[in-house]
Parts: sequence; C-alpha cells; structure tokens
Amino acid sequence: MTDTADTLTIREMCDAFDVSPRTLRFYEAKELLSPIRLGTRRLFTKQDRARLRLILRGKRFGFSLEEIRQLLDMYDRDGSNEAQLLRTYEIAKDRLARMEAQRAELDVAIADLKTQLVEGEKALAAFRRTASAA
Amino acid sequence: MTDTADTLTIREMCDAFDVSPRTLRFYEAKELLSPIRLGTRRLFTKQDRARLRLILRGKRFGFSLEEIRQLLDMYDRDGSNEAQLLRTYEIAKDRLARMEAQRAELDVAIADLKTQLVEGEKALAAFRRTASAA
DNA sequence: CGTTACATTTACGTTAACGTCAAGCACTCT
DNA sequence: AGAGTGCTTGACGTTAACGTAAATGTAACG
Repeated sequence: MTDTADTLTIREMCDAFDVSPRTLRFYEAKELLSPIRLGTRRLFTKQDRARLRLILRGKRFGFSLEEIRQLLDMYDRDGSNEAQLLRTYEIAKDRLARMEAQRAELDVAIADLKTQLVEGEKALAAFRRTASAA
Repeated sequence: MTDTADTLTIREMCDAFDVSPRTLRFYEAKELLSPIRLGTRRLFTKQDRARLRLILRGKRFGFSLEEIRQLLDMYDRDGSNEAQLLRTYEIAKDRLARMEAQRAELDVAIADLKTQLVEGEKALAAFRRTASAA
C-alpha cells in the first residue's frame, strides 16, 4: 500500500543519513542492506531505511557490523521463533552489561584525570609565583 | 630503597597481566613502556607494572594507544618547563571533555538499549502466553 | 658439549570498516 | 554526436593493534 515508489537513490540516502556511497555499498556487500535495482542502480526502500537506522544505532552501541548482521537476521526471521528471539535478547543484555561496566570505569578515569588536572594547576600556579616574583 | 631487584621477566609480566610477549614489545616500541635491559633481555620494574595497569585501563575506556601515550606522558612529566606543562594541561583538559562527552553518549546508548530490552521482554511474554494456552 | 627452554629482532600477515582511485555504463541536454 | 552528470563495479590502499613465523642468541642443566 505505502509502497508507491517511495525509494531513494544512493545519493539521497547518503544525504539523509550522512554516510558515504561506499558505506552503503559496503553494507550491501556485507548483506546488511539489500536495495532493489532499477537496471544497474540501487533504490533504497523504506525497509532499507529502517534497517540502516538500526545499523547506525547498533554502531553507536559499539556493535560490530557482524554482530549487527546477526541481530538483523534474527530480527527479521519475523521474531517467529522464540529461541532466536531469546538469543537476541541475551546478546543485547550482555552488551548492556558491558556498556554499564565501561561507564563505571569511565567515571573512575574521569575522576582520576580531574585530580591530575588539579596537580597541573598547582604546578602552573608555582610558575606564576616565580614569574611575578621577578 | 624498595628498588631491590623487584623486576619481572617478560613471561612473568605476561602471566601477571594476561598479555602476550608481542604486546609488551609492541608497547615498548610505541614508547608506552621502557623496561630496563639485562644484556639483551627485558626486565620490568614496578614502574612498568604501574604503567601497564594504566595502559590496560585506558584500553578498556576505548582510548587508542597513541592517546594513552600522551596521557602517560602527562602523568610523569616533572613539570620542568612551563610551556610544556601548559600544553600538557590543555591536552588533558581536552581529553577530559571528550571523556565526558563519551560518557554522555554512553548514557544515551544505555537508555536506548534498555528500552529495546523491554520490547524484547514483551515479545517473549507473548510467546509464553501462547505456550501456556496450549 | 649438547640440548632444552626462553629470549631476541626482523618482518610479513591479519581484521575491520571503510577511503580512494580507475574505467566504464546510462541518461539527458544541447 | 558530444558533453556532463551520476551511478556502477572492481581493486588496491589505510590504520590500529597486534599475531605469527623465521632466524638467531644465551643461560642453565646434565
């Protein structure tokens, strides 16, 4: 129904998502996307756009393209299989745990670095004292 | 004083930190570590161990080795030159800003992923209902 | 002295995720 | 027909962070 030539050329797709043509072709080669062809040219459908959104979000989560491909594959086997869905869920949960651990460590590092910056300020203050003493 | 041959061979170092010899040599080549030499062999001091701990932590944060090298430089520069110190200070401040930005993004990603997990739970709940209905 | 057990340097190989040409269709406008 | 624009498929290049193999050294053990 809402299938009315609602497609984008590669360039339009690039502009819409701020990626390069190479990236889109690369994702197609890796079977993350499968745009339809008009002759030799690619046309990206609404579904391709949805998938690309998922891909880019996955990347923000720190997933590799291979991990993303697996998640997408499982996702559009229509969630018809409970075992598959459960597996996807487990992968995501694991990833979340890793991200939260990473955040905790990052907090420690930030605190450390701030301490270090205070030291730097002290050292600089010392220099300023010797300068004004001159 | 506490300098009494308190050193590790490359293998001991590897076992202690669960890294490969290649990794330690690589870090030395990149000037992240500078073990002393007994003849041709490396001996890792307490300082090397401290640095390696920092390196590995940095990696967990997602920093590149080059970024880590700069941070380490800052940690052990004696602040002997004001211009140098000031530059180092600026680099560190910049790095801190990036870390905090990274933390913010991580927060968003974590929130997103949690939402996704709730969706996954809903889908799984649906399966469990159809199962118990049988 | 020979062998075993690590150690060393040198150097090419690997993976991920694209970048960057190169050469060539396919339309369209003039 | 010629020019221009945009798309196509190769195919080699790039960076990071090591892996891996080859050739060699050296220290202790028996």
